Amino acid sequence: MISFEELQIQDGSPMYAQMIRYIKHGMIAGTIRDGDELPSRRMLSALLGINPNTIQKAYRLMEAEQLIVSHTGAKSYVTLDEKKIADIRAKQVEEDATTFVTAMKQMGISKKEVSLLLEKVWNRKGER
Amino acid sequence: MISFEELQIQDGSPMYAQMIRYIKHGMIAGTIRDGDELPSRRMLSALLGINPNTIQKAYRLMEAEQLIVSHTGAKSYVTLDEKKIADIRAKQVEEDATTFVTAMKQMGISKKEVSLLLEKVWNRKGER
Amino acid sequence: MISFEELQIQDGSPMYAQMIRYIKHGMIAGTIRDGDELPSRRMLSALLGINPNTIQKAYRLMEAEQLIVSHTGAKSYVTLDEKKIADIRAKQVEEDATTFVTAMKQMGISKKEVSLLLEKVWNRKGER
Amino acid sequence: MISFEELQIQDGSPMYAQMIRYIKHGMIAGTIRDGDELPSRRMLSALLGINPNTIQKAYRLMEAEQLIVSHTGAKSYVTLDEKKIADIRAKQVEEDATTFVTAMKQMGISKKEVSLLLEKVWNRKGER
DNA sequence: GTGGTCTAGACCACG
DNA sequence: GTGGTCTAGACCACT
Repeated sequence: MISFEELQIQDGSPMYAQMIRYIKHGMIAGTIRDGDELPSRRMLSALLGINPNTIQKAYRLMEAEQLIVSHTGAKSYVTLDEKKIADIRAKQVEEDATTFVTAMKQMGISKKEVSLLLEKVWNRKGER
Repeated sequence: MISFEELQIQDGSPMYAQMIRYIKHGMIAGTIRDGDELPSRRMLSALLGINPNTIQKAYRLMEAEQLIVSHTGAKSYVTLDEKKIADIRAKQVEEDATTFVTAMKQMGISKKEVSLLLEKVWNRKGER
Repeated sequence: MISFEELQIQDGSPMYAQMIRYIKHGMIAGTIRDGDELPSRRMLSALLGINPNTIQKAYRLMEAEQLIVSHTGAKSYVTLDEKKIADIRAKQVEEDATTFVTAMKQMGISKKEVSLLLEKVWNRKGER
Repeated sequence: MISFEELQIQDGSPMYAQMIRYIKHGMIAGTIRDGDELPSRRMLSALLGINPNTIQKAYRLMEAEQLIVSHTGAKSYVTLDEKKIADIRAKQVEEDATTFVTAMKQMGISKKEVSLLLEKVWNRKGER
């Protein structure tokens, strides 16, 4: 069963989007795996203090992306395979990196400066 | 006169925000300088095919940030000094880097992998 | 004994409804006859991987329609006569045809086109 | 502007699904065309006596299918090209026909009988 | 108990 | 005015 303990709404983007992002990151990191059971809407709703409909929306969107399956009256499950994970990961990572690099370039920041910057920021939040 | 030719709507963020980001990046890169003249709202509106109110909003916000000055009936001008530029730059860069690093860490991607990734993406879009 | 081998979940309609439809079609086609024995609920459940309650519901509804009879602790049997079959058949056929024709008309498809279409689809799945 | 006058909820399927089906049929029939403007959620809501959220859901799903486009603050528009229409039509028609033929075959009804049946049903509801 | 639909209505962001 | 998000809560169908 997936735990949502670390999920905490922060930025301005919609909560359902943050939930999806959170799940996707877990899938990429390998903490969420194929066949995992998702908490029911009601349970999550109570747990996170979020309206069931909002949860429902997130689940529906993930189902549309074929990341999870759910059938009326039965629990919802994660449905992943190697390819799907690789796809998500590649897309997500690619997107993030491109956005970052584009921004840096637009500001006229050198590759070297970026390296130093990342080194600094990375360490500040705890080594991995 | 600032040119907006390279501005093209892409991500899902609001257009006025994209406009401001674009201008800020130019200021940091030095392509937009103190005293530069801004295109009139209605010209930009026609040029970019964006609602005049949206342009107006972007200008108003930049005015609030004291990046530009505009007087009713007259043109708008960029108003910058060394300190202001440094401030914007520091804030912007810091923010971008933190966002990027946080995302990478959430996905369990190593510092080394990030380096390789950036190297690849950076070169793909032309060296600086 | 009725075989459920060909039954495979497809459309979005509930499983119990699909089961009933399948049985009815068999009755009309004559492959399911008066007095035939139905598999036990638990056998079917295991065989089809469907929740026993769902099977139970289908059986209950068919019993209500007087298509089958079942006594506690005993097997269930099909109970049909000429009239019942004719009734089911007329109703079912009528309904299917009306649904189909209505859809075709809404899409502005001509009677001729429908004929050609049916000819094609009919042959694709083996002549009868 | 698309008119929803003829739309009237009937069968048991969800209203948002019926709305989508209605629109799709219009697209296939050619009464709804590329560039057509869709009524706003609020207007349709008032017009049909349906909750705005339900309309919203239908619109969102159609946007996901890339049948319409909508941007915050602006109206929604139909976005179609020849290929998309052909795809929808083919898929829809194919599906309906296959369902119908499969049902007929399962009931052991001959091709000839089906022809007669369709002839009868088609004429009953007004010639086209 | 679980998912799915729908209503009623508020609030925000955008154009 | 328009789309988008969210809450609160009811009701139904399915397992």
